[in-house]
Amino acid sequence: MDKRSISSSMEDYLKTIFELGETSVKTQTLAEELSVSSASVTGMLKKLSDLKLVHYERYHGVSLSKAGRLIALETLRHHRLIETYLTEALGYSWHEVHDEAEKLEHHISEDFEDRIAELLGHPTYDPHGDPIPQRDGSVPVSLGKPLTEQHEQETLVITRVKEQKGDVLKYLAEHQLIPGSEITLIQKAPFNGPLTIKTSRQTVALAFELAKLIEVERLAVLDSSS
Amino acid sequence: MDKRSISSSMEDYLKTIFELGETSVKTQTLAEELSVSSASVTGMLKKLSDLKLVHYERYHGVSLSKAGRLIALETLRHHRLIETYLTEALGYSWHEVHDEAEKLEHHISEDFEDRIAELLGHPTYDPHGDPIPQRDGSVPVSLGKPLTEQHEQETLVITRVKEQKGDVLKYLAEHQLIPGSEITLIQKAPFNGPLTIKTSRQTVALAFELAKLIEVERLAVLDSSS
DNA sequence: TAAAAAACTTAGTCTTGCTTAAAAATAGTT
DNA sequence: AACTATTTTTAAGCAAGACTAAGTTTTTTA
Ligand SMILES: [Mn+2]
Ligand SMILES: [Mn+2]
Ligand SMILES: [Mn+2]
Ligand SMILES: [Mn+2]
Repeated sequence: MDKRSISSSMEDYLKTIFELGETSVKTQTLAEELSVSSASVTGMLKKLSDLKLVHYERYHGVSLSKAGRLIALETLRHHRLIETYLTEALGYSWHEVHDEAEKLEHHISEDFEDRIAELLGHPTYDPHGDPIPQRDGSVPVSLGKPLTEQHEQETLVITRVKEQKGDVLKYLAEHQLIPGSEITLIQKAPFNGPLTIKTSRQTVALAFELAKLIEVERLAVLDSSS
Repeated sequence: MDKRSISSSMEDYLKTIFELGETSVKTQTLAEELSVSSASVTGMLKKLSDLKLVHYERYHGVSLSKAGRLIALETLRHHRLIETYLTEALGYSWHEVHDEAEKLEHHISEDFEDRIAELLGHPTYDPHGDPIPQRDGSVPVSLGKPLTEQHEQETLVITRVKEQKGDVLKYLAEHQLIPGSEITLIQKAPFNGPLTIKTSRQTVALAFELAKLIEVERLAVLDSSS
């Protein structure tokens, strides 16, 4: 319960479990995501379990407890608010914010959090379209669906880009593939092949795996609701 | 030499040695300032000495090496830029910034440092009047002298308040005793007794020890130089 | 100047978070 | 169902940075 006894490391574990897990998360998956050994993960899971922050059954994966979920959301809120702030207030590009936020998320005070949230007008989405958990623990909904699930010839708006790597994000931004951009899906090659997309400026081909990370909404839906 | 191998703890030790020491700093002084045991200090000094960041002679105190001084200045620059930024950009009061800066100073990137410095117009003093070390390692001069060394009836401008404690700073601010304020030294009680000061709004009595932490310049000097 | 006091260092532990290597459990395959 | 491959856990240990208790060195004082 005492927030002050949660280390940066624990926060990263809880946040990562949240991000990975609709359902229960496997040791190895966590290990890869956090770049530590499986043995390290097992050790940390035991500790988090003792603190009642996760439900952990040996050999069968983890999931977050109520208390653990709150800490995960709090950390994620810090991360995404910081990303938004760095972009809006300090002129960072969206591909530069992740690493800075990954460190700062553990070290800002609640006061700092409140101040930048206020200054940004209590934003609900970060520069990548990721929902920013709110102070009450609620998480804004994401209505978008992966670009790979859309039909050809559809005109779409990008709502979210689920990618962290700076170089990929930089590439996408150079081609206007950022939240808010309007695009048309020209062609989907069969057998999970590349997708051809028309942006306001040009036509781009995207690998299936990358396109899967881009979430979009149908333009018509947006228009009728506004 | 490799900045990446310097821990937060080391940065705090180096910064504190810099702040305490014109000359060599004693183990116990450091221990008190950092709120750790003397044994911990000895242990860390040995490590810093191995890394050539300090000159350390057993039983005879430490001082910074060239390399150690650079790290101390870098950390202090972070600290004071952050304090300034929190005040100017996020609306913090000057008594709230220290604790936040104490943590963040170790976790911001050089890019972040540059961006806030730029945004603030490359400031030379922080909200307390402390000089902000510059990127090239130079430190702006402080011309002020302690209030306790001034003559009665002198009209003065506060240039610096060398106090960290939030409650004291809050009190001082409530009485306009902040850098930039014009004051008159009405009376100095003998035997290091309290000082009576007139501000723009009222007359205040300050304990000698507190007044010693307030640095001022003579108003005439300021006028002639402007 | 020698004893007492104060300051400092050494020695031995603890905690946190990580590692590798070995053992155990689960999952997959014939 | 038994054997093998994979995953996970246990065991042992390292590095930081802190602590307490005990031993040294320096400083003070009588
Ligand atoms: Mn992190
Ligand atoms: Mn994001
Ligand atoms: Mn610090
Ligand atoms: Mn300051």
